[in-house]
Amino acid sequence: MKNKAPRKKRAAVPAEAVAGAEQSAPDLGAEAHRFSQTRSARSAEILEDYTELIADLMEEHGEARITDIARCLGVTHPTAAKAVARLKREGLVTSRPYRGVFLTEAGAAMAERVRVRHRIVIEFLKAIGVPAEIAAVDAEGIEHYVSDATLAAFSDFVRSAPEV
Amino acid sequence: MKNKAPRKKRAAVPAEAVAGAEQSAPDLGAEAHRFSQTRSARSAEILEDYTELIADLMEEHGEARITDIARCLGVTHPTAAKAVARLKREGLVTSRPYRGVFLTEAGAAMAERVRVRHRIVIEFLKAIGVPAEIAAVDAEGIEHYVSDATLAAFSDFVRSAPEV
DNA sequence: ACAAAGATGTAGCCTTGGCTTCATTTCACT
DNA sequence: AGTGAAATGAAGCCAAGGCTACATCTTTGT
Ligand SMILES: [Mn+2]
Ligand SMILES: [Mn+2]
Ligand SMILES: [Mn+2]
Ligand SMILES: [Mn+2]
Repeated sequence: MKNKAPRKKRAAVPAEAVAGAEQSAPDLGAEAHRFSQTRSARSAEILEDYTELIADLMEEHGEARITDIARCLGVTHPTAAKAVARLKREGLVTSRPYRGVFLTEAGAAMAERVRVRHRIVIEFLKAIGVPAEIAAVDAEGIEHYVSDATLAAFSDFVRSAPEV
Repeated sequence: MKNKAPRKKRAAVPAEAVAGAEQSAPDLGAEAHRFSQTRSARSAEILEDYTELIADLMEEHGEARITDIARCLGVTHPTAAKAVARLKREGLVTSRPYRGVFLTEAGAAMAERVRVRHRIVIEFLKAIGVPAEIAAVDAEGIEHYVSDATLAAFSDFVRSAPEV
């Protein structure tokens, strides 16, 4: 006796229902497309946090050291070092052995974009009544998943509702 | 000639400045704590999406098949199968070879929480003026990073601002 | 009944992001 | 100038989440 469970007809989800199937291309369905977008945002998340943090450290202390980066992020130094190696490979930072980490133009540009986003998200959360400490935590995650349209909506809201 | 770069004093970031250092415990600084929280949210992200999707498929078609899950998420079936194995390990679903996937009580509970959050985030984004399709994409990522406090703020906002 | 097609499983590869442990380099201070 | 502590690097482990390729089971239809 094995596998006696009743089995409905196959193709419970007709391919066409889920696949937008409008034209050519790999054409994932709308559903799948949504998740794909989120996945790619997720893979950029760490790069964004690092560039932002490096910019902050440079501004505050004139340099960004692996140890400081690691401490700020709450990870061990080898983890930070490995991430920096990836940033380097992707052309976002430069570094030489035993010296600090420096943003390239591309890295600085990313940092600036991320900082703006971060600020807007935090201000927005506070504006709708989220306590500052909680807003700080939530913004750290949310910031990587807001599209330009959503960011604009956030920013408009903050401007139009100065006080509560 | 090597490593001639000027080097500032060490301890650019005095440990106390970054470590909350109020009491005992591993006591990461506030900064580090923020990122830790986000990291743990990130690791739950996939579990949440799977349980939610499984619940949706069961509701719509009476069953959740690996293939359908994979297609909806836009991943290959081995990827979905591996994720289901993890869900199983974590006690969120059950499954038998060549049969579908079923939520356990814990899984169903998670799915329900996630669905509520998803709905609120989407309604909220639309309420502040984000176009529906964009809101759908952004919500897919944001939903995993909203605390209860933020969710409450979102929900309050939607209730108090029915039309625009 | 059976064969083709579709669904599922299995194995194995890659990258990322964590970690520990140990070696090496630099720096600050005596 | 010398030395000990701190910072950095390097090696290697693990889990997660992607993938491809191939094997096996189930269903559907003839
Ligand atoms: Mn962040
Ligand atoms: Mn940030
Ligand atoms: Mn999601
Ligand atoms: Mn969702």
